[in-house]
Amino acid sequence: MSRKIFVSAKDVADRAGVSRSAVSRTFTPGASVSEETRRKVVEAAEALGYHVNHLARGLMRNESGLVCLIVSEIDTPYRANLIRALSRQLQNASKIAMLINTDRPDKSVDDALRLAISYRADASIVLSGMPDKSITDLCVKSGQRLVLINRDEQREGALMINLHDREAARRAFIAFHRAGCRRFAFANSDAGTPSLMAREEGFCQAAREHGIEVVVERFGATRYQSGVTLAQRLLTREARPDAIFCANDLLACGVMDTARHQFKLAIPDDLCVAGFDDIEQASWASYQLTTFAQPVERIAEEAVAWLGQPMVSDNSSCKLSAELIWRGSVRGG
Amino acid sequence: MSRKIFVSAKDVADRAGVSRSAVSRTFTPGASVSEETRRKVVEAAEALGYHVNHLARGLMRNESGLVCLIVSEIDTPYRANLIRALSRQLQNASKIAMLINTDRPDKSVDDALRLAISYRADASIVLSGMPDKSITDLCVKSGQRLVLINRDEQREGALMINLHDREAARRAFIAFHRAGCRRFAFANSDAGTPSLMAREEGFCQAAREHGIEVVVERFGATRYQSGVTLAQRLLTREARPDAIFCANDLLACGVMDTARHQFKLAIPDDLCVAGFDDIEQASWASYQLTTFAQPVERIAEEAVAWLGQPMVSDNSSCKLSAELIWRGSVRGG
DNA sequence: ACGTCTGTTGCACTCGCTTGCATATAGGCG
DNA sequence: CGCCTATATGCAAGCGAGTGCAACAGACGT
Repeated sequence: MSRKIFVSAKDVADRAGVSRSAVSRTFTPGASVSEETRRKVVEAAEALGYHVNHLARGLMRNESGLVCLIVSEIDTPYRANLIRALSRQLQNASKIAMLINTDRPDKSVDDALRLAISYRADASIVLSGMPDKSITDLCVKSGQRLVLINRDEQREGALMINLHDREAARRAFIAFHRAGCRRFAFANSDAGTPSLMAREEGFCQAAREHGIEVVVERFGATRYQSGVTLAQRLLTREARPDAIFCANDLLACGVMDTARHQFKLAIPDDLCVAGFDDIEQASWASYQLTTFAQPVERIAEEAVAWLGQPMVSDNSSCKLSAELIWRGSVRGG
Repeated sequence: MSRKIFVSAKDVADRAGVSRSAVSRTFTPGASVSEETRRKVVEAAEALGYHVNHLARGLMRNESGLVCLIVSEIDTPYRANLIRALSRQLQNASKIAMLINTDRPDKSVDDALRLAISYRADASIVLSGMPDKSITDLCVKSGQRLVLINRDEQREGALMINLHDREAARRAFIAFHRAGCRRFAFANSDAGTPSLMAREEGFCQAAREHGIEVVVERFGATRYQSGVTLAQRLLTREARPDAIFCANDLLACGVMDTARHQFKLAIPDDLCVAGFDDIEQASWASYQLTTFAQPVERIAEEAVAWLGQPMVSDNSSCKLSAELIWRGSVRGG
């Protein structure tokens, strides 16, 4: 335990020949300080390398400036993207992101929220998993804001941000149908996340309305490797699908690579593929994946804007649309 | 500003019928509390939903438990990976990661470190950019630990973690040479980061020792799109290279896609490509990229371990090797 | 019974900062 | 010149926790 020696407001006050309050006021926007005093304080602060202690300030103001990002699989393109957008926008709102990794099952989302409470975070943004009701209630009761992204369960006092997954999936079906596809498949992970299930249901529903049955396969996490397995299962079927809608782009990449390299299929001639998220790789020349873009910046914007608004007791919700990005993995367009 | 109502140690003390100190001691490992008192306190805390206020604790102990991660381009696979590893290992050491995004040039690394000081972060880990000496000195003087990853400039009291970039690049050359390549190129970004330059120099140096000159092209950021441009420049040269070593995998992906789709070259038959980082995409079937793996977990491990050790005044350094991962983008192997 | 030692407990001070309140100073006006 | 108002400043009381110190209780040895 090294002894940290930070310079405090008292040190600055002594050097500037003013009271501690004057220093405090100098660094509090809107407080009443004369130009002369402010100058002296700033000068002394500069010389001493003084920085307001946000811990102490947070203690007094009951507002830490910390916002908790609760997320697993940070290294996944879509997640990383969202984290970047959120951290940037939070910084613009002079808040700062605390990152809590919930990859390990024992470090659950509940623990993460407990930690958020311990640090008196102004808000928590949940990108992965679903916390227990008892703990979210405690958060809200403590006055902490709660944002759930693509989580879909109701929570008192929280903001839920969701996409029109069903509608997007419906549009995907129509695109495939127009492209002349006949045998449809949906490649999903077995995670059972609400948004993933909504995409599946929307796709199947739309097909059913056209009197068409969809082959659904579910396996593993929403990652490339699962896409490989899913493709192997789907493409060895007797009636080989000629259209696969994947629950997300990572799966789609795995499906495409497997279709091409293992099954020697041409895309989009032998097989049409579409995905969801519009991760960077979707635009790479090897994939040219038709997909639905998550409005990452909009999501972050909505979340941060809501944090700035006064608290309301009932739960708010925000539904955004995913834009269809046409690329070469589906015929026509 | 909503009124937050957190339950404090006083509330717990009242309910448990003990003094506030007793509550404090119950949650301080190693403090002297009787079994009976502890039981009463824990019970009351549970009932009230009490959580120690880490802000206040940090204020007293002068140790916030916060570690600042300073990084730009979080959405890049290698960075995202490193952040995941770091945040996980920090959590294991019961520290918590504050994420500071330095994408915007006006929010520079210096500002980020200032913020770290304000929050009395126990340490800062710099993954991007290079802070000014005056500010790192202030950090160290304040007792804050400083870790620089792949940054290569000396800073008093900081830990520098670097890779044997030169040696890796040398091995890349040898691999190409053994594969029978004749015309060598190096595709770099124009960022001029020390580690990128070290790779370039190592590669060129090794070639020179074999009496071979390397064509070096530098452009843009270390991203896919730059790889596309670099490939276009390199592959339209009169003496078209038959081996390209890319400063990182993202560039390599761009180079490979462009070589294949735009120039109709077969890899590795017409062109050998190697990269650096071993991002997930490198193992995808479309790329099968031979590359050097950054020991991400090791880096995180070293950083976190160093934070646990007592402070020493001079700067420590840690050099790790990047393992060569053989895949299909280079002949032989 | 007395002294001593060990283990618990509470008081009160401290960390660095914000802020309500009282006071001091300057400026404007009749 | 006196009065009122507006702005500036300092004092001191917190915010929620950790911890040295002294008081105290109980166990033990002689």
